[in-house]
Amino acid sequence: MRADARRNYDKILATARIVFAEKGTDGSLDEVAKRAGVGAGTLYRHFPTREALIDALMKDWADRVSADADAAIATDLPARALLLGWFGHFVEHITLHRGAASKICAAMDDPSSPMFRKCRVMGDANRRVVEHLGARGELRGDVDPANVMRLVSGVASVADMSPEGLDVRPMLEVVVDGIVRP
Amino acid sequence: MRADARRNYDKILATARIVFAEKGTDGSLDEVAKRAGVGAGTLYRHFPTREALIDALMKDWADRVSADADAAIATDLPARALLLGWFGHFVEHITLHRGAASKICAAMDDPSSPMFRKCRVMGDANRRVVEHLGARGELRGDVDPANVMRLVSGVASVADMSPEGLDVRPMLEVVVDGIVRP
DNA sequence: CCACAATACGGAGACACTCTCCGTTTTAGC
DNA sequence: GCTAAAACGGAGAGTGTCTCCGTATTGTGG
Repeated sequence: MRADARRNYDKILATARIVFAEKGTDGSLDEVAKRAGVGAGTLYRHFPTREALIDALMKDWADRVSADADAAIATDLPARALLLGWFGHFVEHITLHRGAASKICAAMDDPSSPMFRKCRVMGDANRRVVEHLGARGELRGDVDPANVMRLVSGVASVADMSPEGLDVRPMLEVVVDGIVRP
Repeated sequence: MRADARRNYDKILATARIVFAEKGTDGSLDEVAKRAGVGAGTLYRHFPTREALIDALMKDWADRVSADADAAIATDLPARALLLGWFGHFVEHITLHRGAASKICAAMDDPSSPMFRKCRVMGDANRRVVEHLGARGELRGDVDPANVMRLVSGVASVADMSPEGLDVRPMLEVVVDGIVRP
């Protein structure tokens, strides 16, 4: 990668972070380009779609989620507390930028999305947690990790759409209670 | 209302139903106008915002949801079956048009939305069901109807975003299990 | 160190969508 | 029928996405 290309790439990413924080992930890409001091062409060459840009913004996001999952497993807490912590982190991560949660939800089932791969990493992380607890016999018999992930993503989406910081904890508690063996 | 106004109003609504079914609720409003054979001005005079149009499309939606709630209560089924049925209907209703679920989620907390009033009707319907079962002592002690509605709306959003007909039943089962007394 | 291919830049402009404004047409009551 | 009020429609301004290609920058082999 040429020096000027790298420079612009980084500048665009940094600016996108700011603009998306201000106006959500639907903010104008032209504005990102303008504020980054590059032409629209440059932005679109580096990031052909909005999704590609969001994906780049979340470069190590999937890895952080994955690490959180392993940390949760390592705590060896009882299922309920462990899941509450894990789901809480999960929601926090995917609602980092307003509007991101629903984009992630959509990418989960869309192999053509640049985020699809990261969603798989996230899905695997969730599966590890769920199966760990399943192996310990603390969950109901018929828990499908994929559905759990969808459900928690749904909670994240709702939280993302409600005007200000909605407390997701009570919703996560319901989900957790629906999963752990009574 | 003048005859020509009424005619156009109905024509726009009918066309919107078609266009939204084809392209989701984000379809072009100009296309709706064009295909309805009216000018853009006419469309925007009748429906100042996209939300107003969607809201009009769902004219008696809130009433149907409300009726479903009362029907569910009348069945006198055990809590689990009753809630599964009610939630299922609920999700079906708000995912009638692709993209509608998330608009409804957003409207739930936005008093300035034309859909806000209908969301309240829907929220009341849900509260009736939840409190009915609560009174029968079949639910956990700390169930907040508002959060239940958010949660189920989240399920609907996720279903709406996933490419094709995702089976929401397993997710609803988790929610129900998280609500009914174990 | 410099020439020159390869690479990247940038912004004008085509296209799409939203929404308004106002001259023209339609309606309904008298 | 006449006329005032109501409604129409589409041109056009504003905004955003995305492409194309003439111009500028880079780094490498001589």
